[in-house]
Amino acid sequence: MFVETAPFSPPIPKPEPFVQLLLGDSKEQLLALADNSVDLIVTSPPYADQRKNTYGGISHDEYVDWFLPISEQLYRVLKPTGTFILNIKEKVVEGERSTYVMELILAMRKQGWLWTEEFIWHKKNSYPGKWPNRFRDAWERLLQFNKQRKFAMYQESVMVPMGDWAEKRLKNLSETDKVRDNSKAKSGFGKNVSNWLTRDKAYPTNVLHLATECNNKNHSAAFPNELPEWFLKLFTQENDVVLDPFMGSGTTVLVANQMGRSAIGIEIMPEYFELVQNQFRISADRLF
Amino acid sequence: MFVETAPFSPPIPKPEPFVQLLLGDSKEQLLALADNSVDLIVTSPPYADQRKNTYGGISHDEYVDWFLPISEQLYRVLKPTGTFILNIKEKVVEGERSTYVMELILAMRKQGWLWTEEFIWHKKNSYPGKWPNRFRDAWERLLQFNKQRKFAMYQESVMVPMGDWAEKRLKNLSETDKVRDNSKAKSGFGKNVSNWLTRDKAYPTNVLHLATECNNKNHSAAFPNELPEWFLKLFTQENDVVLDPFMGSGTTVLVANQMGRSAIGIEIMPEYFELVQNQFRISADRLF
DNA sequence: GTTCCGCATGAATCGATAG
DNA sequence: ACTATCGATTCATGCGGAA
Repeated sequence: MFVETAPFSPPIPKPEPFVQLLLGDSKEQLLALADNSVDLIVTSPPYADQRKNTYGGISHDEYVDWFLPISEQLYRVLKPTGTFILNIKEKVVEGERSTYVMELILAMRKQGWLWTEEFIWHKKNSYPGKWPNRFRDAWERLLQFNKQRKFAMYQESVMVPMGDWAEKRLKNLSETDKVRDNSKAKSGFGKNVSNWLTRDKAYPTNVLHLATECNNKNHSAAFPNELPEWFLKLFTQENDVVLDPFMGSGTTVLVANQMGRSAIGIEIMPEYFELVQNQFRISADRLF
Repeated sequence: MFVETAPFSPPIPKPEPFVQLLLGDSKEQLLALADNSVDLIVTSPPYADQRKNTYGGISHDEYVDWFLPISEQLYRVLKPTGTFILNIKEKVVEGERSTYVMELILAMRKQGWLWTEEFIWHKKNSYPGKWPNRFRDAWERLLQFNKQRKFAMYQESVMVPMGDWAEKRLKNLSETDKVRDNSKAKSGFGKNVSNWLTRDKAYPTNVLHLATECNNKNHSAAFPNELPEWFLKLFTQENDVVLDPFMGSGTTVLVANQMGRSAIGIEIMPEYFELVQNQFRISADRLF
C-alpha cells in the first residue's frame, strides 16, 4: 500500500525557462539585469569597421573604448562561476592585421576578467577569394573570459566518438599502459581499466571545426547554430540563464530556448529585434 | 650561323645555394650577417617558461625584453621584400593564458614590423590530458611579419591539386568532424565540392592542418618538416636565403637545403649544433 | 610489396606534496 | 606564504616488425 509521506507539502517549484528580449543599446539595457544573475554570455559583437550599413561601424581605434563599458556591465551581471564567450576577429587595415582585439584582451584583464582560453573556430567553408599577398581567412577567435579560476564546466556533454584505434587498443592493454600506471595503487589501476573499457568517447580540443551557416537569415553575420550549442552544452545546464548582448538574428537565444535554457537577448536594431520576436511567436504558436 | 656576341665575357655566375651554421647566441651571431640579405626567416624560439632543461627557460614577464633585441637584428638582415614567420604559443599561467605573445606583437610593431597575418597551425595529434576546466591545446600561432606591404609571395607554389586535396581532406575527416557536421554543414560542404570540380587547383587558407612529428630527434620541440616546407615554397624561390636564428634540431635549415635554398642557422646549444652539422655531413657523403 | 598491429611519446596542465 | 618538483590524466601519429 502506498503511503503519502508529506501530503500537504507544496509541489516542488519547477523552474521554467524564460525568454527576455530587450530592444536598445546594450550598455543601457544591461542596467536592467541583476548582479550575478547570468550563467553564460555568448556573443558576436559587430567587428570593428565592419557591417557599417547596419550598425554604424565602430572604427578599430575606438573599439576598445566602445566595448569596455559593456564588458564592465557583463562582468557585473555574470555569476562568479559563469563564463563569457566572445566571438571576434580582427580584419586587415592597410595590409596589417588590426591589433584592437589584443588591446581589448589586455584592457579587459585590467577590468578584472580572466582570459582563460582562446578557442579557434576553423571555418571549413570560408568565403572564397584571392588576394595578391594573402590567403582566405578561415578562422575566428572564440575568447573565453571568466571571473574566477573555478567556473562551471560540463565536459562530458561535448565528448566526441574516439578514433578506430580504440577498439584495437582495448582488446589487450599494452605494456606501456601498464608501465605508466604502475606507480598507482592497485585499486587505482583497476579503476583506470574500467574507465577505458566503458569509454568510447574522447574529450575535444580547443579547435572547433564548423562550417559557416549557409542559409541567409537576413542578417549579415554568419553564425552557425552549432557554435552557441557547443558552448551551451559545455558551460550550462537546463534552466541556466544565457545572455547575448548583441543578439543579431537571434541564433544564441533561439538555441538556448530550444535547449531548455533561459535566454536574454539585447538588440539595438528594431528590424532584427522584431525578427527574433517573430521567431519566438512562431515557435510558441506551434507549441500551443 | 651562330654569332658569339660577347666572346670574352666571363660565364654568368651560377648562384650556388650555401649552408652557414653559426654556434652561439642569436643576438650576437646575427651581427655577422649583412643588412637586407635574407629572403625568409622561419623560426620557433624557445617559448616562455618552457624547455627549461635545455634552454634555461625565459620567464613570460621577461620574454618581450629578451626577444626585442633579436627581432631588431632580424629586421636589419631581412630584405625589404622578405618575410618573418614566428612560431609561438603562450601557455597557461595560474589558470589564464599568458599575454606575452600579444605584448610581443605590439612591441614588434613599434620596432617597425608590420603584423601582416596570423596563420593557425592545427596540431592534429595534440598532447593528451584531462583537466577540470580546460581541454587539450591543439593549435599554435604562426605570426607573419614584414617590413613593407609589398613582399615576395609565390601563392601558386602551395596550391593543392583539387582532387587530391578533397580526397585527402575527406579521408582525414575524423569522427569528430563527422559528428559535428549536421545536415546544414554537409550541404555546404557538398556545394563547395561541386565548385571544386571545375577547377584544377585551389589556394589554401590561413589554417594549416599538420601533425607534430613523433620521431625522436633528440630535441624536445616537435616541428614537422611540412611547416617550414610550406612557408619556403610560399615565400622563397630557389637560391633565396633562409634564416633560422633558433635552429634547434635543424628542421628549417635541412628542409631549405633540400629545396635548393641557401640556409643560415644559429644555435646556442653545442649538442644541437653538432647534430645538425652531422646531418649535413651525412647528406654530403651521400652526394659525393 | 602491402597491410595490419603494437608501441612510444609529444612546447600540456592541475593539484598535491615537499622544501 | 611562496616556490619547486612530481604524479596523474590521456589521444593521434608514425615507426617498425609481423603476417
